[in-house]
Amino acid sequence: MAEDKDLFSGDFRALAEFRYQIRKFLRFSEEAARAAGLEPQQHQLLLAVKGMPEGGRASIGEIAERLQIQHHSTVELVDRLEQNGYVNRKRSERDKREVLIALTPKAERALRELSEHHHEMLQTYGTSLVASLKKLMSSKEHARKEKGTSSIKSKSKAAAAAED
Amino acid sequence: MAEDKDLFSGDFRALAEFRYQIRKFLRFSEEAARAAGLEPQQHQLLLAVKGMPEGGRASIGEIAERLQIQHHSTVELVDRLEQNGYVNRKRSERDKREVLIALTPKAERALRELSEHHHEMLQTYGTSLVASLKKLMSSKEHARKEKGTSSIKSKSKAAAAAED
DNA sequence: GCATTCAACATCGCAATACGATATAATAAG
DNA sequence: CTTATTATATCGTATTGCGATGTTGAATGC
Repeated sequence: MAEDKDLFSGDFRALAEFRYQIRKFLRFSEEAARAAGLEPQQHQLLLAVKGMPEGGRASIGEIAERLQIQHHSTVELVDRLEQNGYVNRKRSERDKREVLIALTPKAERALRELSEHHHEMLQTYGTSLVASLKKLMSSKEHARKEKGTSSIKSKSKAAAAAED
Repeated sequence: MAEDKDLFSGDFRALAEFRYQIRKFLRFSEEAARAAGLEPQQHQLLLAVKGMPEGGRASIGEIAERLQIQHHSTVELVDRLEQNGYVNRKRSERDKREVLIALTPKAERALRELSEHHHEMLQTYGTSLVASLKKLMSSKEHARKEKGTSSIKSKSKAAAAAED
């Protein structure tokens, strides 16, 4: 794994470009959520509950896995959502340690509205997101195999940017 | 924009699944950054500077655009990075309002290390990320046009994503 | 020139997010 | 029954990010 120590500026550029595309996508989603009166992560939690995979139970732990955060971060999110009337807690019968999260009609409404914005957004950003990701993946493989056939020529631009 | 009010559970599930894949990707990146002694967003700022596109100057404003955050959030990130010796501020000669950010050797080292982890990560997550995004995009269009003929074709999603 | 307007960066206060450490309750293991 | 494990909750703290406001330099109008 510590085999190819050489990353060219083109690699960083492709990576940065990909992250930029992701951020634009996420940014759009965040703004849409805020416009609907929800904080971004609270929206994501609602979506995780609504879009729980087949057979999944909307427990704190499952949601934490889906959001890729710690359980206690999930607890806090649920606290705020419950306070604002988006979800209800309900202890599981099967296992009284578990707490299951149910969406209120208010949450369903918000989700529907926001998911339609996502329709439009994906038409807009989806293609370039796929493009930058694929370019990144192929450029990585490229740098791995034959290091430096095409990306070293543009050495002067970083320096040109550095000096002002 | 309020034309198709019907979102099926499959749509939410596809959307949630896509966000899950994104989160796993980002999570990996976040953990790698922390393991290297950097906070996630600080890592992203360094990458944005390093991977600035052709002709871009690493000013506060430009970086803010690339990270899709407000200027003053960028200022705070730079404050912390400067305190920890990852970047230096330098006022631009051309426009003395601008502040240009330069990476220290320490930052270059961290970036190189982290970007190699990204190599491996993309080999692992890239394919499924593309797959879930493509499935999402097609399912959205699908739901829009002919609502109801559910995604039977989804068997070949991996193959469809794999081909370039 | 000089005043006004605009742009880039910085500062302040605050809320959301997320983490580590720790606590409590229910289940499982021995 | 005692211990260990699991699921959720609480506490304290740091990062992140926003709105509002301040400061300095540049651009525009007169």
